[in-house]
Amino acid sequence: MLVVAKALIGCVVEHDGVAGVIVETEAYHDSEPACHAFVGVTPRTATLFGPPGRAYVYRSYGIHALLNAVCEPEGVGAAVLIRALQPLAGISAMRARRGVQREQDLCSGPGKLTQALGIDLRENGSDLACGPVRICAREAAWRKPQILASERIGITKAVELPWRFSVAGNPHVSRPRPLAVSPAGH
DNA sequence: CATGGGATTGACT
DNA sequence: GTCAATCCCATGC
Repeated sequence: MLVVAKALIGCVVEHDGVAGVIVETEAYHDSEPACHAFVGVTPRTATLFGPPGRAYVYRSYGIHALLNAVCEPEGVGAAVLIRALQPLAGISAMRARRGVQREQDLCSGPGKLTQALGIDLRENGSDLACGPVRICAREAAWRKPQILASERIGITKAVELPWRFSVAGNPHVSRPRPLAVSPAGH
């Protein structure tokens, strides 16, 4: 799962003709209390315990839809949260949906990028290889991104785990910028 | 059935 | 820096 979180950096997320390159992720696993799957299998977490390669989309704070990629075999509740994208295609559509102009404000947060791509809860459980939301392999220019590991943000439990991964110095990474940072390899 | 708590964002002091 | 918006779902009676 940590390998997937790092491997997704540089991959392309596409929905409805709008796309961006992943520049920030966070990993979650049912063995630690910050993960929704920590409580076991419920109607909400069924997607997390299902087959890998699906989308787990849920509503956060009653307002935002957050996109995850389910990983690990069926029966294990684990996923990678997509936290930020560098806009790649359909940027005018992103601006229209987001209501802001600056490119670095379009997808620099997990709630922002789902709004920019038009992703909502209906995509929960869909196949990321061939569904409405697709994640494709890295492009040549993103073969070896410099990845930093830091602590996850916005959570109250298991805050010490360095399971947030981001592209060093990339302006599309969400706030707050990574603090206690260490290299995470490729 | 009632309650409480978020893997956030944007506006405001 | 503080704070409210808003809804899904897990939990407990």
